[in-house]
Order: sequence, then C-alpha cells, then structure tokens
Amino acid sequence: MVDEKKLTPKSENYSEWYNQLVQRAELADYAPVRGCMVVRPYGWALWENIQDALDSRFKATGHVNAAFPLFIPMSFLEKEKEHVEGFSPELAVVTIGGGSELEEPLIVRPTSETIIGYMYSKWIQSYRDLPVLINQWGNVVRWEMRTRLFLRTLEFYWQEGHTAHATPEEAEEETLRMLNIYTDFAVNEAAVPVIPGRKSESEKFAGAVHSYTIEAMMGDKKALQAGTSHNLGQNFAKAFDIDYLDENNTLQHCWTTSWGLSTRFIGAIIMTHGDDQGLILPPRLAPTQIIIVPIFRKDDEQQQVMAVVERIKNELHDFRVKVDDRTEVTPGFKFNQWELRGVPLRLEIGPKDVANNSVALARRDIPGREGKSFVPQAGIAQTVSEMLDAIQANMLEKATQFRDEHIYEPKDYDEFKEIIQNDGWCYVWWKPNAENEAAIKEETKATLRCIPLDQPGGKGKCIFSGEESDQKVYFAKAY
RNA sequence: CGGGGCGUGGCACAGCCCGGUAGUGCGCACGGUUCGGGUCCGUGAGGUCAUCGGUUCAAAUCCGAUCGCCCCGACCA
Repeated sequence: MVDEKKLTPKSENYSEWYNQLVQRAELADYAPVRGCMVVRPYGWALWENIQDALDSRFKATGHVNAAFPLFIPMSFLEKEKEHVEGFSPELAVVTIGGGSELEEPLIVRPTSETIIGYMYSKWIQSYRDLPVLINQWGNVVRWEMRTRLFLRTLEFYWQEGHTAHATPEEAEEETLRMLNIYTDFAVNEAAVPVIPGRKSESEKFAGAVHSYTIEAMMGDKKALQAGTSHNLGQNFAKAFDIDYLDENNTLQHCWTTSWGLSTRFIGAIIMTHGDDQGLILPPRLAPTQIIIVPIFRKDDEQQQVMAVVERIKNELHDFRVKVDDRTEVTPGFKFNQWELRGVPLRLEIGPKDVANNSVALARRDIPGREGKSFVPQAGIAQTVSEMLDAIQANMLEKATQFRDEHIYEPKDYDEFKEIIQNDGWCYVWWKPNAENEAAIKEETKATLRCIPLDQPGGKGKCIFSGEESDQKVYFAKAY
C-alpha cells in the first residue's frame, strides 16, 4: 500500500511529485474547465510577494503600471504577420456578446502588444513623448493542448511590460535592462540560478526582432524559460503606426519592446527547491517566513508556553511570522504540514524551553537533525534574521551546484546525444542554422535554450556542422 | 486530432470476469485519549455506482450508444 500521507518521491515520478506537492501545499487546484487553474490564497500570497519584488524594480527604473482591455478585435492581431501566425492556433475567440452575434470577433488577449500598440499610436506624437514605459499586471489566455498547474495553463497571471523608444539603441538597452532585472530577481529573491541569454531565430517570440530569456534548470534537469524580454524593433510600430516627429520634424517609427514574467515562475521555485517533504520557499518570498509551534500537555504548561510564544512573536514583528495554536492536532502533524508548505524556519517552544529560556529552531532547507538547533530566547530576532539569510544563501548555492553538475561540454555529437538522453544540458559551440536546430530537436527532443550573454570568447567547431563559430550555446530538453 | 487507460461518498481505490439489497482506507463531525516528528480508540454523517437505452424476476456487474476525464505524441510563457 502507498502511504497517502507521503508525497510520491521525486525520483520515482517527477510530475506526480509536482502535482501532489502543488495541491497538498494548497498553492493551486484544478478548475472545472480543463486546463484552468485556481490559485489558492497561499499560492496567491506567494505571487503577491513576487509582484512586490518585481514592481519595486520596475518603478526604480522609471516604469509605471496601467491596465488594458481583456478583449482585442481579431483584426488587430492580423496586422502583424508573424504575430498572428504564432498565436492563432491558441486563441480563445468571443463571437457573441449580450445575446447577439458580434460584427467582429473578439479574441481574449494571449498577450497585449497589439492593443497596447494601438493605444501608443494615439498617445505618441513627438520625440518629447518618448520613452513610454508601461507595465501591466493581468491575466492572459492561451488555449494550450497539454497543461500543468503553474507551468502551462489555459489562463495565467503575469506582468507584461511594453515600451516605446526613439532609437534602436534605446530599445535594445531597455530589453537588456529588463532581462537583467529578471535575472536579479530570480537569483537574489527566488534563489533560482538562471542563465540570461538570447533566443535563436526559431525560438524567438512571434513578431520580435530578437528575444532574450532567463533559463533555469529544474529538479529533473529539464530547462524552463522563466522570463522573457523582447526587442520588437519597428515591427509593431509599423503595423500600428506608432510614429513620432523627431527634432528635425521628420516622421519616424518608434522602436518597441515587451517583456514578461508569469505565475510559471512559481513552478520554477517549486521545481528548483522542493524535496520529498514538500515545498521549500526562499525566505525573501515566503508568505510565512517563520512558523511558531507551541508544545504543551497540561493547562498550566499551556499558559507558561503561550506566554513565551506571545513574547517571542512580538519580538519577531519585523518578519512574516505565524503561530500555529491549534489544539486539535499534534505538534508532529504541524511540523509536517508546515514543511509541506515550505515555510523556511520553524520555531518550537515547549516546557523545556520555558525552563531553559531557549527555543528550538528547525530550518527547512536542511532536513532532519542537522537542521535543528537550540538557541537562547535572548536576541531571537537577530538569530532568526541571520538564519533566514543563511537559508536564502544556502538555497541559491545548492541550486547553482545542482545546475552546474548537470551541464556538460560534449566533445562530439554522439556524446551530445548521450548527455541529452540522460537529461543533462549541453554547452557547445554553435553555428546558427535553423535546419540543424530542427534536426537536433527531431532526433533528441532537445532545443536550443539560449545563447548566453556571457560568452567565453575565442572560437570552436560547431557540435553539429563542424563549422567554425565564435559563440557557445545551451541545448536541453525543456518544459 | 492519432495511440492507450479510466469513470463507484470530499479524495484514493476494491467489487464487475461468474448479475442477488454498496465496501475499505484517508478525510469530515462528536466524545475520550495523546501532544518535543503525520497519536490511538469509539460513535456517526455522507453514494439515484458518469449519462441514456437494452437484456433479465433482478444490473455497479452483461450488451449498445453518448458524454467526460487522465496518460503518451504534435503546439507552447
């Protein structure tokens, strides 16, 4: 018999582990409509912390938030040829409104370049109006065939930034600035090590001149595109007449960008850090950073313990802290439940601690006895603060180590195939060629994840064609 | 849309082959017990067996159709 209290181990069935974890940690649930997701309060609290971390970075670089409509006229999408080709297979279309057939079908936005481009064309007249730096928090719909909670659902929540600039240099600078913000967020807030890089021609966004990505390695070694930033050149400006008069009174097309990060990132956090006990959340993003579990048997013990618990809780007011004072479940039950939900630090206070002026600390990132320590009640805020920092740092270090251990540099294509077969990543010299890329995908299921910004320099022979090239790239199987 | 599987209390499943008044575990409610790693015991609530039709004295079980879901492929933040 399977122990229903335990998660299916990662090593046994990774996707089952993932699904059980998401649902039992109460992050999200399946909705009545196939492929749709209900984000539960705990999952949404995590998303709100992600939003705050990103929003503060956006604001610091001059961006503002706004909201654009959910419905977009079908004709808007058709104005940019590559864009409509890329998105039409996955559109949800509304044809009836208020009981009668609409003159023009509306699509539920799969992304907002078109409607925002349309508005920008009205707002922008002069070079003095530029740059326009707007971000939107919202939801979009893409009718995907196979779905998974957070990673790919019919509807998902994200932010999409859309900017317009006077020059190609400014647009490229913006595209890279936002990529760097994503990288900074992923590494320093989520403890998810990512590789920032450029997408190949075949993998880029429909309608972009070029796309950048942050690529992360999940616990099963598959790659996950965790955020994207696109330089749209003048493609959308031309399609939507986003024009301005420059200093010389000459009409010019704008240069635009777009960049997005979605609730998929929650999937990245789960699959980067989670273990067989459940979630492990980075302290900087965890909705609850510290859970206090009081332990007592008799009434008089309860009073003494709760007095200490209250005092400690007040001392920790600078942290996101909760007390689990339920009496209907045992401490052991609570330990397991909060571990499942990934709370970084657990604080136990029992009769022994009352007597010794101590508390027991258990860190989530180090399971078992090694992660447990007893510390004095005095100076608890300082102790806890340092430990949360240590957890955050350790999570990043562990994830980085795991990733680096599974990136290989094959000598030849045979070795390449063998590595991909075992789900490793390949870091190889590459001569850009869409046909060769397709051939590799066909044969191995691996895709060109990115051309990293950080290049080693020098030259080498392309892993596939043998031609000389000056760039190295990553290939891997991906979500 | 191609290949495979499954629909039975909230969840996970047994029962179906060989028709005879619906079962187990988890969860839930109540009482007690326990509480420093998912306590234990007792009592109880909860299901027109996916739907429609057929065979039969009798259908969760046999036959037919329909619907839905899951897994494997093609598409993808």
